[in-house]
Amino acid sequence: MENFQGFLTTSSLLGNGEFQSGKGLMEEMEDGAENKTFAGLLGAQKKKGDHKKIRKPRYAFQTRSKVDILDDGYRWRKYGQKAVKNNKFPRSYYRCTHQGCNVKKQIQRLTKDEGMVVTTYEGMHSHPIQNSNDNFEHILSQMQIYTTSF
DNA sequence: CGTCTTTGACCAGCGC
DNA sequence: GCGCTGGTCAAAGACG
Repeated sequence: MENFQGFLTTSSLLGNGEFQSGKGLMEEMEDGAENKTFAGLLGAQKKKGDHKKIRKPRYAFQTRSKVDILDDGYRWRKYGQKAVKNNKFPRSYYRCTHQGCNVKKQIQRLTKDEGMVVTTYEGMHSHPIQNSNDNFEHILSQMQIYTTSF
């Protein structure tokens, strides 16, 4: 989880105060009781005959942001986009382009709050951040958009 | 020229 | 067994 620190740092910068820390972010979704919004929709895991519960570690982030593309420092490649029934906004599927790093992430916007963006991470990064200070400027621009909107 | 986005099709799991 | 739904693939285009 230490690899998430990079993202967390960024998120702290982005969402200092906006970050919704209601009932624990980055919680492992095993029993989708309250997280029906996520677990109920994404709970369809494939387990062929294996009685073992192969629960993939998933981490859901709820962030208030105008932009759904929160650059956490990794390179993401979009590989799909689907519309969900509960949400009128489509959900975007991203994947880390690093070799051997099969970290997936999906971004979904809530119908209730247009400014609410749910980012669900799946897997952990096993490589350093590719980004440098160059792209940090981009993050800064996002922050500015953020501040402006407020 | 290389990389990434877009978009429809395809596939697998689940409910009925 | 069939149809629906969520998740992924892959070809083509856009963009620097």
